[in-house]
Amino acid sequence: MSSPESLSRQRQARTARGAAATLHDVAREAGVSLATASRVLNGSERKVAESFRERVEAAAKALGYTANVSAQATARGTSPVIALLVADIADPYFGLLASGVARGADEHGLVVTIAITERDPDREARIIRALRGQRPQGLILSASRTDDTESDTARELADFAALGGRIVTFGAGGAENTHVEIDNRSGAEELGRRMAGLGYRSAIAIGAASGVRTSDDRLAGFRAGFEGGGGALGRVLRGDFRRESGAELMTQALAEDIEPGTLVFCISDVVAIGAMSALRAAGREIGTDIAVCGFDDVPSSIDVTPALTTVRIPLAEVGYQAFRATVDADWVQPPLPLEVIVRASTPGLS
Amino acid sequence: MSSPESLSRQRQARTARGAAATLHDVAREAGVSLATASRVLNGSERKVAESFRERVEAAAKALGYTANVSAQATARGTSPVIALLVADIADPYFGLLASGVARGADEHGLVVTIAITERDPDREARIIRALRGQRPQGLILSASRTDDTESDTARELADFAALGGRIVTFGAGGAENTHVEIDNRSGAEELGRRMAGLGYRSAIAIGAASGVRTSDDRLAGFRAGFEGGGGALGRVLRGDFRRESGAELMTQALAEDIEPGTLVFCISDVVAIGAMSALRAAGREIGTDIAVCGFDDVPSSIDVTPALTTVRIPLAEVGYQAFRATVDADWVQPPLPLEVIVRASTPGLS
DNA sequence: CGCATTAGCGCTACACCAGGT
DNA sequence: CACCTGGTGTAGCGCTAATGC
Repeated sequence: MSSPESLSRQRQARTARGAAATLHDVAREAGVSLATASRVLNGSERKVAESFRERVEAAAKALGYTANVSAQATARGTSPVIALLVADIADPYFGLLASGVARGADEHGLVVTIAITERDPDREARIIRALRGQRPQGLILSASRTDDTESDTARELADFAALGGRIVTFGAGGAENTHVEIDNRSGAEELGRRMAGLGYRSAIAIGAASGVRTSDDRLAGFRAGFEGGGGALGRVLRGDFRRESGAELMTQALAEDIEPGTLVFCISDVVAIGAMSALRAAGREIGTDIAVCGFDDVPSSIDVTPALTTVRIPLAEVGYQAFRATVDADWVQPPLPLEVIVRASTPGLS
Repeated sequence: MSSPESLSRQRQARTARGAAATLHDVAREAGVSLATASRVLNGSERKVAESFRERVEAAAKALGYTANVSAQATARGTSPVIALLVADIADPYFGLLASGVARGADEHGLVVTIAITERDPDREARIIRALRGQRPQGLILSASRTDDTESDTARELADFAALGGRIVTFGAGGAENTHVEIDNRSGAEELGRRMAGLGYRSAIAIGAASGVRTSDDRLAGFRAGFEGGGGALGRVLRGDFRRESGAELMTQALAEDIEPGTLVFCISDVVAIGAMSALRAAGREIGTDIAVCGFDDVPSSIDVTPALTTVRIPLAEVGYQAFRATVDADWVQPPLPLEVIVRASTPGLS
């Protein structure tokens, strides 16, 4: 149809590069119009006669046609991506969450793009801004969030929301955001209660910086439960959510001497595992001497020795629900029950 | 400027939805042409007078403009995404790898989209096909690969490559693919040698299905090193790369009785950790009774008790290099040394 | 009714041109 | 008058969806 010299330079370049068949090519090959080809391959409602449909499908197969998602996105004004922002994808907490998100996305034929904040607020704000360029249908944000509404992140989120994208966060629900509620506070409270019930009377805690929502909730919950049960929560050490933080803070606490029979509550399993390594290094026996408990129930909590007492969060399910929340306007959160799991790291005081 | 009725219906819809400012808006606001605005905000080589540049930047900021990536991608004919295909993002091996990829992508201003194969070959092929639609600059493939060149996956990869995208795999280098070489074979050989040097004379192995490249290499390397050092590798049990596989196979092996002093080589730490849990459940003592070693040096290998002897792979660096390979045509692989790390799970036979 | 025609989507990159050497 | 430099105009990119026939 089109003479060679009518090919634009741009198209020639692309052709040289590898020649993805375009819808145009398919339509020509099938001898139908662009619109018809579009309708049978990507389009929807309107029906096309069987004979045409077959011809188009055959042509598409013959040419190895795959629709260009970017072009569809510009034409449709909406792109089939959902963005996931996590602090650290190598952390099992986020890995599990991400797997749930990915499963949901796959079911809906959406693509998930992932970005890492490395727990740096500036980076976080910058990334959200960059992500805006993709015009994703939704943004799932599971980095370290504080209640601060004056942060750069909060501003970027507002801009993002103004653009029409849905934002899903965990716990902290801002004005524009849907949020998936993980009942950290109650879970921790139940854990505290159970630990008190096991006979522990004295505890210290290893948390993240004050103002970090998840940490604050867990700490407050634990305190309420543990003290309600007759225990006393002493020092609260503050670091972050990394294993090293747990190890360092524990070492530090150990330097000031900790009595046998003390319970160490860590805001996450990863932190608890770090603390355990410090205890081991210091020659203390975990369990009988110093008890440790964590939060999340990441897979390795069952593989450390002694196995770690913790609160199970159905992380993959949480991720899946977060995904649902981004695509479904009338999504309502199903119950996401947390469950205290007592293991050998808190054998109890008899 | 433009009268209301000149707005297309499509644009009206978008506007109602949330009105992302377009380049057009910015240009009008700044009183410059579209081309000039494009050059200062996203464009390239050609320079723009300072006064114009300032006006455009001010307008962009005032309107909260962010370039529409999809539109840029269609216009440029190339999209700034690299796709990462892993078996299971919740597995620490892939998590670490992904973090390296993400770091590289971030440095280059690229987006990484992630997809999960769940170790299902059909899924894998389907996903690669879907990913094609995004026209990513590169595809990093770290799912379970066999040497099979007749698989659906191989066919999809060929189609993908024909389109001009770079493909990076690990270990198995196909015709079209760049690959990042992880010297599993040598690493395992060295491990085998060291274990023999520790006095072990009898070992069993827990691997994945025959034909899975990574597993085969590690198994063969270990056999060579261990037998070369005077040991004898007995049964080789076959499952997959999951923790449960290690646990099941170990339980199975235990049922047939295993002598004290036997070494269990597992193709990955995750599998080894599964095996350890089975050993513990069976009341066997790990280390002094039955020794265990793994491969990868995932973070938890240091947190299990006894700590796991393994071969360290610089996983994040491997991911980073894989990224480099996708974007840089003359990338050459730097050395990625593996290192045997002997820990308490193989105390040695005296 | 069932197809073809075509005007966009937001952006880039070419072609072109005004004014100063 | 060639030749810069630094603007503007506009034809695409591949696709969708409203309208025409």
